[in-house]
Amino acid sequence: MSHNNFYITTPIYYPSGKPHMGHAYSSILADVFARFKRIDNFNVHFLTGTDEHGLKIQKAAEKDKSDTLVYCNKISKTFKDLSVKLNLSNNDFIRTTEKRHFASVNEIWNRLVTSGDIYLSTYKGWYSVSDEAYYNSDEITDKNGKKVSTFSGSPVEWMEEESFFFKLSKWQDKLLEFYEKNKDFIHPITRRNEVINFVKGGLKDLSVSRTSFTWGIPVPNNKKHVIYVWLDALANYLSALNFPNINDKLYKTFWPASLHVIGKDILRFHAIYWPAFLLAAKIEPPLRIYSHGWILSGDEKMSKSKGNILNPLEIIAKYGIDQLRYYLMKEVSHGSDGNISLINLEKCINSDLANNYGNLCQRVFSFIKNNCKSRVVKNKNLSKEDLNLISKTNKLTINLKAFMNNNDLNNYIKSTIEISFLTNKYINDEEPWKLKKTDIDKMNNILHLCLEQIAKISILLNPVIPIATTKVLEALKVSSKSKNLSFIKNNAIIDNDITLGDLNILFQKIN
RNA sequence: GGCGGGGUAGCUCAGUUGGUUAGAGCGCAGGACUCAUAAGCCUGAGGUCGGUGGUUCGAUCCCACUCUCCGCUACCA
Repeated sequence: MSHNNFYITTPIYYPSGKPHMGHAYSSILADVFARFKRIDNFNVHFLTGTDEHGLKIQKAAEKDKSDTLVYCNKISKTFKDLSVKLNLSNNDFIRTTEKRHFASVNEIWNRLVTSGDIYLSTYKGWYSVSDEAYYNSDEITDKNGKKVSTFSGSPVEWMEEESFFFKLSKWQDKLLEFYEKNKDFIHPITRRNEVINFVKGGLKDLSVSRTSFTWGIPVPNNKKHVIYVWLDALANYLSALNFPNINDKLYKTFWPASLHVIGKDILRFHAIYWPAFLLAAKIEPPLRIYSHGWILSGDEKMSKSKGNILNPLEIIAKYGIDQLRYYLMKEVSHGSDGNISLINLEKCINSDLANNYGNLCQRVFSFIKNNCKSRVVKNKNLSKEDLNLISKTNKLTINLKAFMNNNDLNNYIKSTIEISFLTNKYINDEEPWKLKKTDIDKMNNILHLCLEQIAKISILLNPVIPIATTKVLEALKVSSKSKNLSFIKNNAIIDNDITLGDLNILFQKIN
């Protein structure tokens, strides 16, 4: 992959339930990175999709009295719809029930067999039918003479079943070496440390096939077995690039992936299993895994019984997608769990979007419409105050790329909205309304700089709030070509002689 | 239990490689202005920087102990 290509993915979602805020967060996060890279001149490929493998899906379909694939079509669509509602700019949407994915998983499996990393043996352990889970002997207690799971209390029985295993143990040292060589492979650092710690504790071989159900990709040459969900699911990142056709343009351009955005609950699969599978299959591992935290509501995980569920679709319907995107990206702090609430969402919309950025646009556009017939001509040199504003703005933009490269959206947004603060203050200090009758040229210059500032903020916020900023940039006659980071510091995004398009209120205030 | 990360203004957090008055945003109080979505701007109130002890001329920042919260600790994903 050359330096100007950027391949970013969300997890593929498991549609056993309805899309929730966690899905929305992962997707928006990835979308913001994707959009940012695009305005930073990268050739971006952005992938999302659904994982439709396994017993839960199979059972849900039975319960629904549907054919399993028909059922999958239905629930996968809810996620595809969500990606539209979230205004994702994904280039592709992959489903694990697609042909291209079968081909890719088969190839990986065969490569692992050929390399000697997969062998047939027996899986033994305490199995709970109701939990669909195996437990270790230290997770089992005696209750009335019966063995039960310490966690769920459900009865367990000793099971032995034939299973294929992946020689994960063999990759322990190689993984540690890989982490050491690739310091940025796992973000944030605390997650990286956890993973390394875990691997150092020793890796057991991994059971990579199941015989208890059929809804999945069969093991080549042994139809009794279905390939383990993660070996199946992770391969989607390759399938979407038309692997195993390694001469395909997509594959050649975009592999290895630049960034897998995931939630912390699936970190192990991405940070340990995935590179191990790939190294064993002689495929280059991705460059980075970014593991974000959970979205909590009032300090607690959202749950039906607590009645604290915040449904992304309802919030979008009530407040708007730009609003939700901005709030999540600004408030959920980098890498850790984030508490969200409607009260804080409303505060955030009012203070940053309506009162600050939105009102800045409004006051400048209205002023120019009412006093200059929507036309502004820059015709003087910059004043000391102008230069001061520009230099402060440039200072704020210096670190923006670094913030993004560090997956630090919070600081990116804080710095950007700070430009809006500065510009609002500049208008108050310069008082262009007082110059109407005394110095029209100076007034024009001030207004022109305000527009320039608005253009900068709009470009910078475009990855986060694409709808509103696009409206502003259109009204400013900024071409899509100029919608680019490289124009920010030149202070010459808009024309010197500009006639503004109309701009309505961007963000309604919430009372 | 083991390993790791926190505890700083009402809330969310930043910060100090130890050094005179500890910062931001939101919220709150007051003021001047009026182009704007009664938005924006200025000023202010508010913190013994979890607790105790130690090192030091000096610690919120270093060390020890302690209280407390959280994360990870493999086959559900």
